Amino acid sequence: MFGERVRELREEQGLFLRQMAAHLEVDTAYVSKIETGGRNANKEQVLGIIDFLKAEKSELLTLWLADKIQEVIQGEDYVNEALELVKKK
Amino acid sequence: MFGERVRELREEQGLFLRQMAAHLEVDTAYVSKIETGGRNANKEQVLGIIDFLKAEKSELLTLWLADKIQEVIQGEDYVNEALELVKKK
DNA sequence: ACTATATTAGACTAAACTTGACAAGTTTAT
DNA sequence: ATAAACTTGTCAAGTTTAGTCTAATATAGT
Repeated sequence: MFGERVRELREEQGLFLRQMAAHLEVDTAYVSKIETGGRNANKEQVLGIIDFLKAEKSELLTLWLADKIQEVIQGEDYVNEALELVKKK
Repeated sequence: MFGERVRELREEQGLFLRQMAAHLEVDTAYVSKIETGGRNANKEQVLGIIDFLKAEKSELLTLWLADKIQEVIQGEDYVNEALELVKKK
């Protein structure tokens, strides 16, 4: 979810992984993995990406967090119940 | 959440940590930590606890999963948005 | 107060997982 | 065909986690 959207935004603006990688000060391969879902960006990197893409903070942070939640509920039972419960709190 | 409820259920039945630990084949100290929230039970252990306490599968699994979700959203922004999004999917 | 049993906190360690780089390979566009 | 963009696999170093051990604290009965 997060990675796909980042790619969309990046390509819309004709920017290269190489450039984004430089901005984040990591390897190009690494940024590629973030976009394709093979790695999770940490929060600092997410903020760097938002900055680099001049994207909506709320959009990308929401997607990023949603991915992390997905990861923990992945394949579990009682997901709806748990989500309800969490929202209540 | 999960741990507290386990403790309640265990004490209602007059059972000891020692016994639960034996049932799960782990150290007593470890089970204590699970109940007080200092450690996370893995799924196998949760099932063992449910079995030991003759508890409702749905109740404890829901609480356990809710705790894990809590942990990832802990201190983040856009939690509601992310939860919404996840629920939709 | 003394003893016994239950629970907790801390330190520790082996194993599991993660991070990020590098090198080699593939795709795309010209 | 070649250059640039991207992807994939693998690895060393670093970090986290799981669970044990020991020692401390609490609780209850005598």
